[in-house]
Amino acid sequence: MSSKNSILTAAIEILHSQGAGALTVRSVANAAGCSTTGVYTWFGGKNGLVEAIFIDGFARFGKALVRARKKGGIEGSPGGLALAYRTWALANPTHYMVMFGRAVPDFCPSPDALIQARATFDHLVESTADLMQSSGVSGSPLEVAYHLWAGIHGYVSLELAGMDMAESTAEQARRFAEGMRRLHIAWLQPD
Amino acid sequence: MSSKNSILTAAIEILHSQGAGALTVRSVANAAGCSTTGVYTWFGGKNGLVEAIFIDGFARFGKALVRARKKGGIEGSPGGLALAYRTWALANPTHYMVMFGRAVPDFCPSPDALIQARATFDHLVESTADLMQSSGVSGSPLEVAYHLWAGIHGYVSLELAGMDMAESTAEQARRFAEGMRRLHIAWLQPD
DNA sequence: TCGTGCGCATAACATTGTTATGTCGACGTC
DNA sequence: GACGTCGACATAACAATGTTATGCGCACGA
Repeated sequence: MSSKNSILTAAIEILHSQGAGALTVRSVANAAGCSTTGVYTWFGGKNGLVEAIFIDGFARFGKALVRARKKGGIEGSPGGLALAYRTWALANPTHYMVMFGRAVPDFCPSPDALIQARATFDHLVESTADLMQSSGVSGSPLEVAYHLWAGIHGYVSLELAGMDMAESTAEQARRFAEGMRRLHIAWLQPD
Repeated sequence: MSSKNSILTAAIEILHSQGAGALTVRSVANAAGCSTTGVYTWFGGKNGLVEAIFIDGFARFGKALVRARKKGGIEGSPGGLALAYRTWALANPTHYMVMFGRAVPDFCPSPDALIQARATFDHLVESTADLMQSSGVSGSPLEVAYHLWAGIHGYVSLELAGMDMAESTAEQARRFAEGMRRLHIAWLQPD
């Protein structure tokens, strides 16, 4: 494994196990078995490292969605995709917050990073396009997929912020499922 | 104005004008015209200050929603409330991110702060209950309001994260309005 | 009058991101 | 083979940050 990869994996491991606050150049370098300079030679600084984490997060996230989609059946449907979305986010809350919640101060993804991030969105667009066609729904798949994305992200983001207000996780899961059901009806119902 | 208030207002001013990254104990103390110790005597540390910002944010946010609701007519409807919601969030992005997005590392709102935050949600619940009654929709206003909240927050949060993918702000506003329209139909349509 | 305690400033501390400096080794050139 | 170049890297320093120790002054009650 190259130095660059070992640094990135160490950084992600720290982010997952200890949170964004513990993500320091020194701790990453230490975990990767190199000096702090390594972070600067390979990533240009902490911002570059966080951007790599940002991009890598979307890549992993996208893979999880693709996996769910390839399974077909219920798991491949938009509802299944939404479930996979929430599952990944709840399993990787700190990573999700770096991607969507500005968890690292002064970090702003570059335009290039944002483009790569939005590519993840394509999986949702494709799945939406499939369903629109098979259901005979007209309109722009990109537009509809964005609305679905916003809906899913709303529940997940609120939950990660501690605003779920549910008595149990099961209750919250049920609420999410009900939200997805209505979202599906609202946007993927034949005209 | 007491020292406590001057520190808090200075902190909020810095948060709004320079972002969460510039929110340092020293800069706040300097702007408030006191020493860094003042932050510790009145707030117990940076975490306490951020928690005060968190709570104050929800108070201001709630007031903006109440103002919109009191106007009645379109602005008082859930659609108008959603509009006021988005308007406030876009006008106070850094504050919104402290409230919902973990913009300050290692800050986690206390249970008490979360309770106060959730109180803001009551405005949405009341407005929803009104509309459910007048429309003859059955069910739990709290439950329905949560779904509406998740929907609204999804669009706003995604937009603040730079994931809007719209060519213009007008386009994004139109998309938001369309989302609100469908959300209204999905949850506030008579049975 | 004198203690007591609170608000506050000064100054120090460890930790952070960052940069300057030097070293070592690989690689190409003569 | 000798030598220069350049890139990866460590060490050590720098400024900025959150935090704490120390002490000073003033108000208030005994």
